[in-house]
Amino acid sequence: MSEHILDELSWRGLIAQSTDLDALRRDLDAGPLTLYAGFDPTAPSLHAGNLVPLLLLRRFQRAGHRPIVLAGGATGMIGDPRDTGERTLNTLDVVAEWAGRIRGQLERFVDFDDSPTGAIVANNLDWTGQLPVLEFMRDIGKHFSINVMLARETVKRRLDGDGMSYTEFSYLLLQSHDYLQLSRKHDCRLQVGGADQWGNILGGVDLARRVDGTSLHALTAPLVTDAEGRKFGKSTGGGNVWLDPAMTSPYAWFQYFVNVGDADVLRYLRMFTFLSREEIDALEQDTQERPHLRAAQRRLAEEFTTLVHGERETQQVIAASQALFGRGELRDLDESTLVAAMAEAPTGTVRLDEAPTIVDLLVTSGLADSRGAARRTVKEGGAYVNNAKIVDEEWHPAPEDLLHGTWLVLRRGKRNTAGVRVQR
RNA sequence: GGCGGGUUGCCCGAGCGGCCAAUGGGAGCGGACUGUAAAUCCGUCGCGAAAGCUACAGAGGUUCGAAUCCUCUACCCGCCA
Repeated sequence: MSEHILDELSWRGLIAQSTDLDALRRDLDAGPLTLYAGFDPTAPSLHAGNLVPLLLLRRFQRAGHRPIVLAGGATGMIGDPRDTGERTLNTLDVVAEWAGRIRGQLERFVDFDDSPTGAIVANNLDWTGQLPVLEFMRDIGKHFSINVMLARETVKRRLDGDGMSYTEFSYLLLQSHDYLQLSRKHDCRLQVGGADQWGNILGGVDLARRVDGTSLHALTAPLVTDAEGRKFGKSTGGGNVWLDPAMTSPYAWFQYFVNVGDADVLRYLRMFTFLSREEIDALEQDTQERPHLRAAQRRLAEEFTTLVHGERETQQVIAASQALFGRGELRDLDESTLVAAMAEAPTGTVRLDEAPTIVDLLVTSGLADSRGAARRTVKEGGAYVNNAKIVDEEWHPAPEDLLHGTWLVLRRGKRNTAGVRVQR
């Protein structure tokens, strides 16, 4: 008998808040339990942070339960209130488009089959889109106390700040309604999510108890932050790390996780991988005894990239990373490895007869935002071509600088690399 | 509907009609140190080689000259009805 799912979630640090855990354990032991997590289309792609609840679904499915992945086609049109202020409403077309993309991403993380644990995909627009407003207000709204809603942390903060529209204020009702619907349609008995969803989930628990007299469970995972308190998956430039390879390349994704700090890496391994306790303990020891090897970071990046982008892509990214960070003699790389590496990193194309300078190269490769920034980089001593530092702004490549007659490997600073294809 | 307040660079936030491309902080970026880590220190941070150009919600106006004054528009906030 393997470890109980709840015990596993516990040592992985994935339980922040929950309703009665003993009752949940009993229900889980009684047979396949149906659970869900919702994902609102607030962007064209899921980001790294979304993977916490998504992987929770996957863990439960592996433990013999049935996950429902919910795309928030309806809730995404309203917007969950956040502390920073009122959201701008997206058009129906945009929300629908994003919901479709996100749904496609969601489907990759759970298994579909005819068994009792086969996953279900749902979209809350299906039961909310045509819902008559009067019916909604009478049947659902009546069960919500404004007093309680006003006491919620997010609402309080918003009222102290820029205020909040009725639209966002009513978000809680929609999500609560979702849980009620799923409990009716699919006998869904557990909703999981990030800790910030606790209030929304409880709303559904309360609603179902009042309306149907059913007892539902709620379970949240901690909001993942790094040792500095920054939100997980927010990185360089403040932007998100996205699942969509067109928005965050697999190479960039891999690099992001290779660069995780020691203080965070073990926690991430527990939360984001399916490695066993023993494997993680061994990596912990490595980190303590041989921190410079960064074994835990490498493993995290490898596992996580495989999970999201697949085995094949991951091998290519690893090869590229080794080639580009090797600091070795790039001329020794065989052409196919080099070309593969270049394909993973940002690239640009120039013509040799136009005598592009180092400044031109930095800009066309995308390593610098402007010529001014590129010149600054050279001045600051952060520009490299084929791992050799370039200090002259007027430097331009000679035919013998081209690797395999075609390529230049550019680097800005220690870890930003790009390739330039040179046409002669 | 009435009255009042607000809208500044990635974010927060200062800004006297000329000395404002715009104080300060954060983020970011480069360097040193290291381990493609953290912390720390140093530098940098609209575009342009430069002349100069584009910028302070949008559109007009006053002025030799406006982010700073006036008018209108949009959006946000507060109080009153």
